[in-house]
Amino acid sequence: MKKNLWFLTEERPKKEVLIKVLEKFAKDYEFAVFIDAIRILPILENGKFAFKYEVVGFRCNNVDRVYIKTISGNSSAVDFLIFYQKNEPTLRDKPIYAIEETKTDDSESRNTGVYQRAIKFLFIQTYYPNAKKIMLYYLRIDQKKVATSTYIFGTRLLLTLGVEVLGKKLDPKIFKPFKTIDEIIALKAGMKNAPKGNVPILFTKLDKKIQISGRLFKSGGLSHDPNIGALSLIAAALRRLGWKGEIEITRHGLLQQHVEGGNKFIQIANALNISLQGITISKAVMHKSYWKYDMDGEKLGTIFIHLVAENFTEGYSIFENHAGCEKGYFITKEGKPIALEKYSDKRAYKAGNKKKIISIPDLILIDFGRSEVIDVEGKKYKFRKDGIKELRGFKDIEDRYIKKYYPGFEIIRTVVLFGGVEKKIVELKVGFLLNEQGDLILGVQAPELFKEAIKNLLDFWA
DNA sequence: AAACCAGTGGCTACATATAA
DNA sequence: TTATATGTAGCCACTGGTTT
Repeated sequence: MKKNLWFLTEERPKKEVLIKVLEKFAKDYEFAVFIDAIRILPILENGKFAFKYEVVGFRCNNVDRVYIKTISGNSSAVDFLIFYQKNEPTLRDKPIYAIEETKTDDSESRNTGVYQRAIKFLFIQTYYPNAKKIMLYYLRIDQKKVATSTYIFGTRLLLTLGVEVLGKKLDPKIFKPFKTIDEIIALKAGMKNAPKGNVPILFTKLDKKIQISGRLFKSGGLSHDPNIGALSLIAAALRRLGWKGEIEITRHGLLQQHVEGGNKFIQIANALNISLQGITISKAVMHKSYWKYDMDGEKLGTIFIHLVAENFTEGYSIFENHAGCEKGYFITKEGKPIALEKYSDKRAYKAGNKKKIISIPDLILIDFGRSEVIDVEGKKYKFRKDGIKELRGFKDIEDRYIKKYYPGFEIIRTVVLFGGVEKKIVELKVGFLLNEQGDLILGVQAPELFKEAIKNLLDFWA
């Protein structure tokens, strides 16, 4: 009986990522795989979306089908969980891969390129210790020629925990797991000092205690993401290399009242037995389950329309921001990605004029045939009025980018909704609704691209 | 100029408080 | 009782100031 591959993800599945993972899977399992042109098809049952996508356009004798489903994590969860089994994964099943993806190279940010999300691999370790942990770089810029010390330090810590790095070329002579605790301490001690006024990450090794200095306080609480990642990563590596004594964080900047919540760092501190100088850490337990199928988020709607448009019409996305904070690029006619400015007038914004920020849609689609650009704002059904209101704010991005790079195109603004049980749309500004039963509902004034996409999808399954 | 760490920004989800 | 407002946690990426 052939098995299926299941991609469970919090984001929009990207073809480039799917291909990388398929190749990695084939290599690890020594399967032959032939990848043609990947296509992602929403699966319909009785004309309704089954909240499941199928990936086609490749061949592998050991894989029957490849499915994608949208999930959301309960704690600090990785971006993709991959299962290799016949049936749809449940919480009792074990993934073969846990993959965290980033677009950040260390030339852009040391903090986010390596430290910030390391904690995710510590969480996955406690839930699924046998899943292969992968840090996947999906760089849109050239990789930095010479790696920074911080990047080398952080990556070697990840390697020490058994994390594999994909999508980057790493010199195996430099990037290797640490073998001893002293090696970790020595490498950090040899790095450049932190600027004055900052709290440096430094080790003090005593007989029965290793102290690590590092700031954890940020904006009123324990929320300094990069250092939460860095310090828990270091502690995990020390434990992995056999340190049984105390691990104490110093100069963290926290007061007792800041640690009462049991946030992700406190959970990991419990699991790894980390202490905070001068503070008692409360008992905190991790969430019972690592993930759940997402049947709630607005992204279900925008991801659906995005994939239908791209796979069933000639249209495609020139900008996307499904996750709200994901790094987004605007794609020009020539296919060149450009980073968007955040403010129309930065000085005025910093001075307090919050209107000077450039509002961005969740998705921008291009319809070359009809010379239309479609700004899409995604919302949950019950918040549809907010979505309609937000459509008014897209003048800046249209003036600065769309009109400049796509002159002569008509710009359409529309709202895409997910949720509810309604079977019709009243509001003219709503172009498409995917309700929670999987009904596909077009608005009266839906963009032609939407109509074409849904028609082709229905025809495909008819 | 490169590289260090701190801080900011914008979004969602969720829990709780307050108003209708 | 229900709808709306508010606050916190979390997510991911980028910017800023300072030192080397």
